[in-house]
Order: sequence, then structure tokens, then C-alpha cells
Amino acid sequence: MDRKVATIQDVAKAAGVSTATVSRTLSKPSVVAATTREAVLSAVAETGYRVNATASNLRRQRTGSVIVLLPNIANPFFSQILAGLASILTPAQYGMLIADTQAGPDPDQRFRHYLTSGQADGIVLLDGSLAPDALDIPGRPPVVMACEWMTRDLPSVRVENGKGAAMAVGHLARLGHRAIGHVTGPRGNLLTETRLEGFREALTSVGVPMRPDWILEGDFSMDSGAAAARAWLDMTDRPTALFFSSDEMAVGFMGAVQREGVRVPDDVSIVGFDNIEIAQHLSPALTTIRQPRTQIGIRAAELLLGMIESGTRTGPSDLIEIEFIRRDSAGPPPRKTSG
Amino acid sequence: MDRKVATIQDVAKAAGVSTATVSRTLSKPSVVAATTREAVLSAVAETGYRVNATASNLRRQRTGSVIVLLPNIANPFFSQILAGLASILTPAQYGMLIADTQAGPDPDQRFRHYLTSGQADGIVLLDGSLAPDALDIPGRPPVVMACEWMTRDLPSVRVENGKGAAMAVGHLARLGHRAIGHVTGPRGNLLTETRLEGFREALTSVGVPMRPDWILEGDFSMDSGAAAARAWLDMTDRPTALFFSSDEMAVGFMGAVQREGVRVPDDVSIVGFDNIEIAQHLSPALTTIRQPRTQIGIRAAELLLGMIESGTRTGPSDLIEIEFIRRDSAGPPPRKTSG
DNA sequence: ACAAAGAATGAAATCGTTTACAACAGATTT
DNA sequence: AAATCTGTTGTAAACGATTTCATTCTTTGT
Repeated sequence: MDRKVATIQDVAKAAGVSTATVSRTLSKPSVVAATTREAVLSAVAETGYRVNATASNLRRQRTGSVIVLLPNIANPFFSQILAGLASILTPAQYGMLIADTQAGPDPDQRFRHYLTSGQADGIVLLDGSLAPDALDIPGRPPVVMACEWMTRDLPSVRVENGKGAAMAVGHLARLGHRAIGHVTGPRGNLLTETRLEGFREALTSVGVPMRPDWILEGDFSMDSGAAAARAWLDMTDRPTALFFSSDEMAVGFMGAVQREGVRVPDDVSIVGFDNIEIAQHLSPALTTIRQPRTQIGIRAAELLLGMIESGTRTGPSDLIEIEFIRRDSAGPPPRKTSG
Repeated sequence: MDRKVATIQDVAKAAGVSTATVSRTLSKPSVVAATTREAVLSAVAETGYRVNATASNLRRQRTGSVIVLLPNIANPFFSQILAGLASILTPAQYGMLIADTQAGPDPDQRFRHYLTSGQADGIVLLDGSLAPDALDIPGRPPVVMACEWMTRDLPSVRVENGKGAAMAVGHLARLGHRAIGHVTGPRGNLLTETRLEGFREALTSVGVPMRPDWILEGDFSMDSGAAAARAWLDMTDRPTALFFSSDEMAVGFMGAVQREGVRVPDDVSIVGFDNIEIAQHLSPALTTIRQPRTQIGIRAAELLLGMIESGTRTGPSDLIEIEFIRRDSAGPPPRKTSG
């Protein structure tokens, strides 16, 4: 009975060589003689040997894994970024550890914990709300931010959020809208602020004044979109079009107003942001700004691996192109505006 | 300059004790004298020492992480299960490694790889399509299945799928439907088969014959729901109600038929399965069967940790209660059926 | 024919912990 | 007073790989 798992010692014995040779056969086959190589390989097959990753990592002073820190695992927005990350990390033989920052009581402390725990060779940060000064830790692993980012010059993969907002506003203005509102993400979030700023600038550039009471605060979730719908329905003087800082909010809004008999886009035009999968399956299909999330994940992983391999703590940033997707949730404004 | 990270040796030296004492202070504080304990702890604080997880794991013959294998990371259905898993694994000091089974060419081989790689103390399997005989590996870690499951008696966390289908059919029959169709998941999948079987049985129990041409095959995705919509629209004799094996397919179907001017539930009634977040935000809100996904994740993690701690390869299974959620996508059949 | 270079291998140190065992002091029992 | 126990600490051996350095055996150049 071989109850125990075979070690490199067992293989060495079976092949009649030293452990050094076994190790070399597996990592740098070119330096060992063809005949020995074959002997070793058949001994490996015979014993069913698998290298013990923990021992290997200890000796090589690495962990072989990368931590992905995200605010909320359950948020489907991130799952496609994860898929992109995995598509690079897995082939490169890195494990992908997932951790929730907002799960515990103190997110900043959790961030610091992962930064110092030495459990990963690198960190992908998908949560922009974490304290930048946590990074002043000696010997910390390289960190790459994706989507959100902080004031500090951390390497990051991002998207031209302001430009996205401008695309949305431009489209609505071209359709004839003059009464355009905006539903934001949570205040303080950098995505929120950049898109809001882009929205504001775009409005001035098309010569439409911004109405502060038409700026509604959300938190990117469907529920907050539905809440915005209630607020909109209660308005006496409603905007004829709304730009949402996330598709999820747009979905929540659209469902809620439709259930009240409001027609989209006849009564109100809607533009989202992200192009989540469902956007094209709604009725009407949602006009939105596409963020290539898989691509974001891929670039973030590539950047991080580059830093890990070169041993640097800093690196380049990357800007991913976004795309305006015209569908059917935005149309010309109604003839008569209410109020 | 303390460029290097402090090791247990450094702490021992600073505190004037042996490494054994440092280790004991950190893991079993009760066995060391109060004064020494304080000396060690202040030395730890002073040096900024963090135990090297890799070394610790090697010595303790564990890895400190659990692998979650899922068919497709990008599928949002799984993200809430992940959240449930994380809520148990993180406090228990286990890392959560995520891997995609369908990413590479040979899923079974990938499964086998993770089973033998020794990179995790346990595996959570969310992909029921993997070969059961892969489990005949000596010294493999404990595995728990969630949602899907295989013929082999693996510990699993599941849901009464057949009962869910029966709830859906019962509801539709009570509303007066006699022409009920079903959109399945991919053939061969156990979820698909159990729900289909439940559907079939429920039909006979309410005395409605099953029409094979009203059984459409999907793959759980929104796209396949939209494809089912096209098929349904092309039928000369249409069912007045459809039960979908996933909410995603129901969403894809509903959007597609609505865009063709079909009214839900006036023209066709829809019942989904899962209760994904968007279900309540659609117009009309989707009637469905709730699967408590967070709960599923929690139980799976608990089961797995139990097996890891007790050193067993087998363990109990668990059945999670589902719930019928009545919303507005199913109503009485139209007066006149087409055909 | 002999030195130098090259190719292939092994011995042993090392990575940073944990823990079995031994050692020792002081307290308690006989 | 000897023997036993209890509580605390240190010594040193693992854990399973990788890699430096030394060694042996060929091969090549002069």
C-alpha cells in the first residue's frame, strides 16, 4: 500500500539518482543526460510523484499565488474581471486567491493584513476605497489596481470614465434631450467622481445647464436604481433622459418605472455604463458604454506578473478603450415634457 | 535598514529566547510563562514579525487553502456561492483559490490535476460534469460538491430540484394553464435531468400530457433563453406557459419576446429557477424558485472544513430548502390560444 | 601526451517553521 | 531526604524541495 504520497526522495531512489538530478530533470531537463532523464521520468510516472508546491515555494522564496482583493465577491461586475485574471494567472502557474475587503469590520486593516502576510507574490486591488498610506509597508508585494484607483501613483488598469460620460451625454443631446439627469455611484468613489465630472463637462460643452436636483446618488446596485426611479417618479419637473453610472442601476430604474407604466424610451431615455451581459437582453435593449472587463483583468494580470518577475514595486499603468453601444433605451425626448 | 523581513530567529534573538518559545507563544500562549510571553510579544511588535505561512504550512503538512472549482468564473450565478464560502473560509484562516474547469481543453484532466497537485487541503466542486472516476486517487483531499452533483456518493450540498419544478408546474396549473412547456439546461447535466424529471412528474400529477415539442434545450445562459424565444415564436401551436431551468434563460426569453411585442404574463407566463438578483427588478418581476446561494456556500464550506479537520474523505450531505417566489411573470392563460 | 575546458552528477546547505524529546528547576509527596 | 511530579524552556530533527559547489568523467586543443 502506498498510502503516503511520493516525495522527491522516493523518485531519486527508484531512478537510482540523487534528488538534485530529479529536481533538475523536472525544471531544467536540458542539463541532464538523455538516458538519466528517461530513467527519472519513468520513476516519476511509476511513483506518481507530484512536486510538493509548499516545499518548492519555501525554497524558492515565493508563494505561487496572487491575491485578488475586491469589495464584494457577490457583485457580478467583478466576475468577468476575475475570468480575465484567471486566463493569465493560471497558465503562468499562479494560484488566484480571492478575498473580500468589505466582509469584516475594518477593510483597511484587512488590506494591510494581506499586504504584510506574505501569502502572495502580488496583489490585484479592485477596491479603490482603501487607504493609500497602507502601501508604505517595507517589503510589500507589488500591487496593481484595476477599474478603481487611488490618488497615489499605483500601477493601474483603467478606463476613460470621463470620456464615457461624455459619450452618453453627447448621444442624448444629439437625440434632442435638454433635460438630462445623472444617477451616480456612491459619493467619494473615484469612479463616481470622474464620471460625474465628465457628465458635468459634457453638459456645458453641449450648452445645457446642469440641474443639481437631477443628480441622484446611488451605489451602483439595482436597488439604488429602483430607489432613483421612485425619486424620479416623485419629481414634478422630470428630466427626459438619465445617464447612469452603472448598468445595474439603469436596470433597476428601468424595471421600476416600467412597472409604473412608464415607457422606455418614449417617456424617458436611459443610458447605462459597463455593458453587463443582461443589457442586450432587456426590453428595450440598454444603450450603454462598454467596458471590456475581461480585457481589464487580462492587462492587470500581465502588469502584475511583469512586476513580480522583474522584482519591482512600481510599473506602468494602462488605459483600456471603451466603446459606445447604441441600443434602444434612448430615443428622442417626448413632445411634451411634464411639469 | 531592515530590508529583509524578520524571521522567527530574529524575534528569538531580540527576546532572548529560543525559536521554540517564540513559536509556542504565538500558537499556544498558555504554555509559556507570562513574563516570557510579554518579552516575545514585544519583540514581535518591534521586529514587525509575521509568520511565514509557507514554512509553517510545510512543517504542518497542510496548505491552508481550499480550491473552488467552477465551470465558468464569469457566471454570476456562482458569485454568491463564493461569498458564502468566503464567509466561512476566511475566518477559519483558509485561503480561497479559484479555478476555472472549462477554461482549458480538458476539464477532467484539470480536475485530476488539482486533485493530485496537493495545493489545497480541500476542494469545493461546483461543476457536476466532471468524471467521477477521477476521485479514485489515493491520498486525494476531501471534496464537497455544491449545487450540481454526480452519481457517486460524494458529500454534497444540494437543493430539491424536482420539488422546485413541481412548485413551478403546480403554480402554472393552478392559474389555469394546460399548455406548459419547459426550457432545460444542457442535456446530461444532473440539474437539467432532475428538474426535467420533476417537471414531467408534476405534469402527470396535475393530469396534463407532456408535449415533447414543448421541451426546448438550453444551456442556462441568457442567450439560450433568447434562442428559445425564437423557437417559441416560430411555433404554430404554442404553450401558454413556460418553466425555465434557470432565471438567466427566463430573462433572455422574456426580453426577446417582449421586443417582439409579446406581453408577459398576458400572452405567455414565465417561471424561472434560482431567484437571481435581477429577477425582482424586471418588468414584470419574475416568478421563480429561490435557491439560497449564500447558504449553499456556507454549508459547503462547513462540510468541507469538518472533513479537513477530521481527516475523512467522506462526510454527510446536506439539503437546502428552496422557496417558491410568486411575482408577476406568471398569470392566467390568455382566453384564446393561438394555433 | 598533457593541460584545459566541458558535461553530468552528487553531497550538503538552505528556506522558516513546528514539535518531539530532553533538561532543569522548584514544588509536592512518601 | 529521596522520589515524583509539574511547569517552563531549549536542542535539534523534521517538513520536501532547490541550488551552490565540488567531483568525476569525457572531450578537445596544442
